[in-house]
Amino acid sequence: MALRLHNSLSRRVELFAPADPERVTMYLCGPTVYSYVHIGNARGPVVFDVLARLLRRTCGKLVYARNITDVDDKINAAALEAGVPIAAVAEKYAAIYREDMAKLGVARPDVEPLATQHIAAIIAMCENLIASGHAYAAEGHVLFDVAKFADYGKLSGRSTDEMIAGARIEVAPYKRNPADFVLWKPSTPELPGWDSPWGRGRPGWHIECSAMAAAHLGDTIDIHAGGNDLLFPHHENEIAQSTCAHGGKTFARYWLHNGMLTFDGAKMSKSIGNVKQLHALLQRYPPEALRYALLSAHYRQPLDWSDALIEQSIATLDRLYGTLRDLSDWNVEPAASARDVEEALEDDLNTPQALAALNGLAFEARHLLEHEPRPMSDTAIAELRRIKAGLLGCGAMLGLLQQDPEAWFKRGSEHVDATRVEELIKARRAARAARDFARADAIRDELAAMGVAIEDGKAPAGKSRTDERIRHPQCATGDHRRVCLVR
RNA sequence: GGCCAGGUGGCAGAGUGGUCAUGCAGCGGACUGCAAAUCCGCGUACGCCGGUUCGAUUCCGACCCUGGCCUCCA
Repeated sequence: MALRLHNSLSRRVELFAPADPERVTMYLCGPTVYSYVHIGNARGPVVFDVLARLLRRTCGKLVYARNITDVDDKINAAALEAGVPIAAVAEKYAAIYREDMAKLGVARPDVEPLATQHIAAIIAMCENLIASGHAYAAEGHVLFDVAKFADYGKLSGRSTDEMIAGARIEVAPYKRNPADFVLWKPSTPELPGWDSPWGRGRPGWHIECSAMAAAHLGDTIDIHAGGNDLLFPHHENEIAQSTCAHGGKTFARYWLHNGMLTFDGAKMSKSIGNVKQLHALLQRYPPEALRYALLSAHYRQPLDWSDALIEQSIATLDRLYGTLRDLSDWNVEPAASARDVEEALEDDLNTPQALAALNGLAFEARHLLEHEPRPMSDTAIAELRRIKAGLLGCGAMLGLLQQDPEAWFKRGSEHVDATRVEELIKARRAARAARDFARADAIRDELAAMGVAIEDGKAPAGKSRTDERIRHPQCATGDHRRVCLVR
């Protein structure tokens, strides 16, 4: 393996060498479960799912943790408003999150820690930091003393002076330094809280990740990933807490940051209101198309989300699955390795290039199917089998093309009135026989509006191409017609 | 204001010091039915101005523009 990854710490692409090749560790900042997430929130999970797949293929063992933040001011507010305990809010949205991630083909991480189950570890970490002089307690709060950590600002490239000068937040009076951040804060009686040496309170956001990463992955982890909007202050603070709590040990060796999804040219975010809810999109579009769209740009670049992007992804997948369907006569084992796709992914997860390679394979297959004389030679058949295995193998690396082609084309077909479809197909057939093509086309359009696509087979006479590949799925009742349900 | 990314053909989006991304859309052609699907072919794309070079979209410098972070945020 020669995996190269962009490390935000050095701001360059580096060769990835895990500290222990037999146990690679990766942490991704997960969601705060107070509401539905938007499609932008899915980019990191999807992209780093591809990385996890790659690491699992090439390393001895991967331990991948993605946390769930289940205590937070936003959850508290939502729970207070609904008049339910925070756990009710958190559990509801965590369940939806897991379900939606599964639909996107995101494999469950090995560990999915909850912040509320690590309160003791968080308190211990605070005590540890106070004891070592890196943090202090003040008015029920525990604050990290940034002046005590010389490397503070190293990841984000900021100096503490700048941060003080540029601070836009109101400085709390109990802070020694304006840049000091909260590790623990007091809770009022109506808010959730846990007893601590500093009174009843709750953890600050940043320390949750530090505590959970340490609990499940160790003091030093190989890869820490997240959105680039978390680079400062969240990740900077994680480094400060973890490094100081672990006697100066490196916290994360490689920092990976994905770019933001934009919509109408601006970062998709709830505060602006330009969000597309993942849950809603999943009900409207094939989940795999959303995944394809998320992988269509390099993960560090911004990606502008639009309906056109989704439609384009659907069209491309139609073509890819169409190719696989045309190859369905051959059963093959997915290729263990598809070199050009693997190489693209090893080059800092160049998914656009990997997708290009995938499309290239599909093209090869269609080209052969179109031009090979029939009956096909053994060489040609062997080639097609190789291509199919490659498509399935590459697809597996990207989390694409893993369903049965018929399933892809029949998506949403459960809402279609099959009897009506049969009638229309027969009527269209009659119209074609009578050479009333205007009517035949009108019926095809009507079927298309219902989500049913018809592809006629090729004329059997004369040509080298034959109709041996034509399928007759549920709605088709004969001869040279291929009928499939789409959407 | 500080820090950091980026400006590629109608759109999305890779990449490279000197043939080719890829996808979607479009346009010709084949096949069909004047359709769909598929195949074949097509488009002188790299923000602007200088510099280095035999040669720059790719390297260097200036400029213009866009986005992100600096506050919760994937």
